[in-house]
Amino acid sequence: MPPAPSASSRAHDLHATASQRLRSDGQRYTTNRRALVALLDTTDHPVTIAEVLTLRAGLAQSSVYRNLAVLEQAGVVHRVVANDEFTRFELAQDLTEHHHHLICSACGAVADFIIEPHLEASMADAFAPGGEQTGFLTEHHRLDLVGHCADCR
Amino acid sequence: MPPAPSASSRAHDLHATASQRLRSDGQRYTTNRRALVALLDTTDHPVTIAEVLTLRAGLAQSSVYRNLAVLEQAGVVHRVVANDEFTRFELAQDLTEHHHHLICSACGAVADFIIEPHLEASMADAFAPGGEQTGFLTEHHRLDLVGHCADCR
DNA sequence: ATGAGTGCAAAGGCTTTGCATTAGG
DNA sequence: CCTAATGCAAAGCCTTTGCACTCAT
Repeated sequence: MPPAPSASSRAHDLHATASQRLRSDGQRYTTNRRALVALLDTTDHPVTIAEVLTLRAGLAQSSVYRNLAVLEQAGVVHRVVANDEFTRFELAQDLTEHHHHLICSACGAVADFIIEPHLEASMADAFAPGGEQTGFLTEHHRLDLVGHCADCR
Repeated sequence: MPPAPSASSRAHDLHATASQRLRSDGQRYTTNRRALVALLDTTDHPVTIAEVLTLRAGLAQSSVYRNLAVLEQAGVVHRVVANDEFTRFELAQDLTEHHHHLICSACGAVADFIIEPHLEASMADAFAPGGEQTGFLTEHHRLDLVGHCADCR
């Protein structure tokens, strides 16, 4: 495995990639969209719309919804569905690192975590064929652990 | 592994268990609640509220929401979060068979499926310790495959 | 100049709640 | 009997949409 890129080079790649994917989708990489991508790059967990509005006061709520939808369509961000009523967003996993989620069933908090590579590989092997048997074409898998976070134990 | 129980004995166990869990929670096993459990026992996928109202016309919408919440609290049913805006419910997996979900990213459909026992075991082994490292207490894991169903391929 | 993007406000749609009535134990 | 459960309707809340204005190309 190559060493992790530095923060600055990763940020450069990130915005360059985001811009490119939006262009391919006929969309512009505007100031607001860049701000959203930059924000998602700073967090270690998927963020809710409310968090976005708090962390980046000044963004219009409707623009946040619309831009996250555009970014999702372009494959830059990914919609995360947890246990509560709030939709969360994170950077697409091919822009970060493939990971999974710890979901607190008490407070709804979501944190990222990574599993051992060999288990990840086992799952990758097992799932594609499993899906095909039923006429289902697998795009990706979603593995979450549901339990209680440190604050709610 | 013991042979699967017959449908009738399983139904008996199911309702007896449901009743018992509700009692433990200070709740009654009413006609409507029994109807919900019976309905969930007939499906091979988690059902939305809309499906419940269609399949069991006559149940009041608010009662369905309230009773599913009560049944969830008592550990009889389980809330399933997929990719769309609809909440789905299924029987708790200790009343059925541990399984996973195929989620169609196009139409939102959810189907049940089962993975190989050895992989299931690998995951069970890997997850509990992985969670503890971060102060997270794992209750259960959630593994879904997201892709396109036969109708949407 | 010209269409995409933005912000504000209003509308939508799933879900929850209030309250009077009914039924379970 | 007496409390919990039910049904209907209204309210809540996250999310989406309409529309006029602004900005980038």
